[in-house]
Amino acid sequence: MTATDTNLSTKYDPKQTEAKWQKYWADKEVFKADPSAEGEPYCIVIPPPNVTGSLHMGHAFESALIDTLIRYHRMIGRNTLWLPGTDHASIAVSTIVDKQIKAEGKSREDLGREEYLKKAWAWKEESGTTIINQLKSLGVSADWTRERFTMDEGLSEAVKTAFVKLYEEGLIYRGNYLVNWCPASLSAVSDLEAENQEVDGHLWHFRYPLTDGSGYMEVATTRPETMLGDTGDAVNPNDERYKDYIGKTLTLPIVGREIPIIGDEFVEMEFGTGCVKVTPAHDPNDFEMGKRHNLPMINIMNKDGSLNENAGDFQGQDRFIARKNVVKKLDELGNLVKIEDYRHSVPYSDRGKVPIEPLLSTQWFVKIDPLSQKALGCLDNDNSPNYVPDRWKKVYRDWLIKLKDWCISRQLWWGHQIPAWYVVSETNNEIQDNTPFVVAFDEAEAENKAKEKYGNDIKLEQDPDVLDTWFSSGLWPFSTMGWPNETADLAKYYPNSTLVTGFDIIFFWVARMTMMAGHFTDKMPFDDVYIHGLVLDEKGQKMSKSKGNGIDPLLMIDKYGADALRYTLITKVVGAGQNISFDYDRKKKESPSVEASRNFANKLWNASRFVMMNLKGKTPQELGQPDKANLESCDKWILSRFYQTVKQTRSNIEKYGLGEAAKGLYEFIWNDFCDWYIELVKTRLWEDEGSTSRLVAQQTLGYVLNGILKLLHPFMPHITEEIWQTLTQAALLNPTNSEGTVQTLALQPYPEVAEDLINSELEQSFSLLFNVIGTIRNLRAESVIKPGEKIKVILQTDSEKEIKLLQSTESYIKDIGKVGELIITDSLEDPGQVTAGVTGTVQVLIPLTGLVDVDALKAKLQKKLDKVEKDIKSLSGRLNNPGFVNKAPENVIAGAKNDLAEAQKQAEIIKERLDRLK
RNA sequence: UGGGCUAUAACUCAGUUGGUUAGAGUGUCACAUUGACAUUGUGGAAGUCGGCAGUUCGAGUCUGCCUAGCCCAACCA
Repeated sequence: MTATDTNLSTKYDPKQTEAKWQKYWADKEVFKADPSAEGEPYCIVIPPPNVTGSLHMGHAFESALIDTLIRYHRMIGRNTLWLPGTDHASIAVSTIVDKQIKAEGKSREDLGREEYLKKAWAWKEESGTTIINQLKSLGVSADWTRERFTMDEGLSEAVKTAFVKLYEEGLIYRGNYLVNWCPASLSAVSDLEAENQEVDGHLWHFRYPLTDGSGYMEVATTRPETMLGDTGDAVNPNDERYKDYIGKTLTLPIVGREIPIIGDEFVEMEFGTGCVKVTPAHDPNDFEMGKRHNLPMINIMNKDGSLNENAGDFQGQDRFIARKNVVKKLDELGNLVKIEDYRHSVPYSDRGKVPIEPLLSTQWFVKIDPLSQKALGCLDNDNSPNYVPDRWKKVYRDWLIKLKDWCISRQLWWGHQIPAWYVVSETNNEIQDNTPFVVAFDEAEAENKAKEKYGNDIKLEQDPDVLDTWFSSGLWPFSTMGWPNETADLAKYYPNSTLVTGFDIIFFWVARMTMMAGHFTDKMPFDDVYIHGLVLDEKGQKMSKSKGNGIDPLLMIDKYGADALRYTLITKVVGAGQNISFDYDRKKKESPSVEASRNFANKLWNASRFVMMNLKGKTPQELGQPDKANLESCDKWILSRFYQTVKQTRSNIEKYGLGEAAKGLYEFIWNDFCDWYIELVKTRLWEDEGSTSRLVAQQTLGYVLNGILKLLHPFMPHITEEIWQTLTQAALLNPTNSEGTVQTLALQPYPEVAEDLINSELEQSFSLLFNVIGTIRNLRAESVIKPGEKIKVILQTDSEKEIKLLQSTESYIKDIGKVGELIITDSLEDPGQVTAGVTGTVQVLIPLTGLVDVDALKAKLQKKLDKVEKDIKSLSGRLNNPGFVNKAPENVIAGAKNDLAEAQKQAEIIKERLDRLK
């Protein structure tokens, strides 16, 4: 294909083009970062998608944002790295693998750890490959040579290093605490993995008899089965009703245990009976109270949610079966007072989809306070990291303040196995709560450590549990760069420039990264945190797997092209952090918005086709830049608009206004360049070969188009590369340039602003011109004059300035307005029968040969007059108001006076026209 | 219950530090189309800016209250 080829399809076909350039970029390693190269670094690491299947629209959105930022910074000369990768997602993938083996009728234990992990890795390979391919089909300019996975060798080393260090510093401890237990996945889960759901439940009221036989205390509960583990009963010490009971004891029904009545201010006197049963082993609040009053903790439950030996007759029953049976029993015993309907929220396990059970168990914890304090310090002292938009800073800060210790152990197999080895030979060759252990980087080191303490004759067993997924993702910004080794990447690209992520994982992830980074690298992991919103479906609802209302990004890419999808997602984001809704016709599987973006791509395609056809085989380089002295006014105008657009685009991107930047480009390309400039320049292109005017038009067209492609490239990388390569013949002429750089638009410098070519006065003149043309078109349409028919037009104005301007653009008006005879005058001779309109103070008159619909014309003029008179009234009212004249700034008053004068002039013109029609 | 976000044309959304005559795209209606593009062009119609009050010479924009929707957190037994 050459630039002279006029046989380019009239339709842009994204499919072939996108695949072609993706391959080109990959083959030439265009996006491979070089830490030793020049340039201030700019680095974004991907928020690693979970290997749980495929990417959804939210990922596409986030990737489009990141890639646009990355491509922009690369083009403005920053040393850029976009590091891709995926996350192992411990619980989520375990759930998937569990399901797989359950379908085969087996259990985790049947398979054994090794076989289980093989299956998990196989799944990871499949899902990871899908995800990476999806990212590639979006055209992201990531450095694939640096692709990472949270469980690959390097990152596993980082995880072990972090764990061992934190342990040695006393920031990791093992202890018996109440944790959120998911009986479905048989693992502890974090607070964040619990999701509250409103359920219709009951509030059961029971009577517990006083041991001395003097009466009863009434308690209420939503979980009757836990009463089997009650070790106390609490009332508020200020509660007059019960004050005197404190210190007495109750006899727990069914169980027969004698439990004390304690006073604790935690108890709300107004709620229920003002009397609370205390079950320290099965409720977080009771756990705290139990600790305060030294109550025993009796665990009545097994890990699978069934009751254990402490539950007496109820042993072996599932918690929900036991609930019914306990109630029944209490009823039989006469201890059931009443059952109330009660709507309350119950924490459900995010992954297991069953109610979470607070359970006492031995787990590993990270002491959070020293870590969160450091992150808080960075935020408060250095505003680091900087949140965009600002309001998320508060959310992040509040979270850091109220953080509790972080339970990091998970009773799963898929993940980073905890680097702790138990000296099981000390406790009958099994791991017990009191089994001594050593924490070490690997088994050999563990053995050495253990032998020092327990002698040579020992047996070790590694902790079977794995770490919370977020432990490894907390290290992601630096572990991906090679930490704990001091690599060139780490030196150059860390801290990262920007983290682009959704608000939903500020707690899960962002806060953990800042804490880990603060501790291990002594700085915050990124300068800025750019928070984006969610992609909602066509009804404004969150897309989710369970609702089945997701929209497949690949389907959209297939239908409209990756550029169109990217562009749609980006133009929709206006205020940062705002959710965006994706319009979609579910039946037809079509999206009007993406279609509009596809149309925009096609418009650019055809405009480029037109330009290339008219450059007559020359590239913009060959044609050279236009000589300033020869520029005609419309050339100056489009250049002014172009540089204005460069300025706005750059400034918008710099402040994360990607949507505004994208919209600005759309308007410039479609309205200014296609609708006006190309139209204005057409007749010059039909001129003879030697014509300077023609040459300057060609040069300007080539120059501006080249600039447009660069400006738009970060947003629509494929189509711009395709057109640019055709236009400039860059890769064909010379696959690499003199410095050995690959010829690609992606590595071209982004256009710079040329302030001296921005001319706002000229732009104003052109807007008058466009208004005049608009009025002519309007009058033609209303008078049913055929669009092609050349007509006579009289433009009348008293303003000398306007006359000059109109004269200078006479040929444009004739061309575009399809005007045969154009008279520009300041005199008001009666032209006979005309149709007329007004723009500013320019009167537009079109003499009519046929019949004029006088009534229609009058009505139209009258309507305009009404509007103008309303304006006059409002403006003069204001100017007559002493308050306004005295207090408003001068320029505002001057503006109002000006507007009033113009409106009065308009009114005068319209009135005169109306008079003539009488 | 607390916090946050949102409310502007039929739909999706813009609207800078208050400056008065509120914009765009989609849709809709009319007309057009043989020298880039029907994935197009030109033109038209369409809005008491959620409600009430306040500040101000002036409020879509600032303040308060209210209403509706969404999100987060706590929701206590």
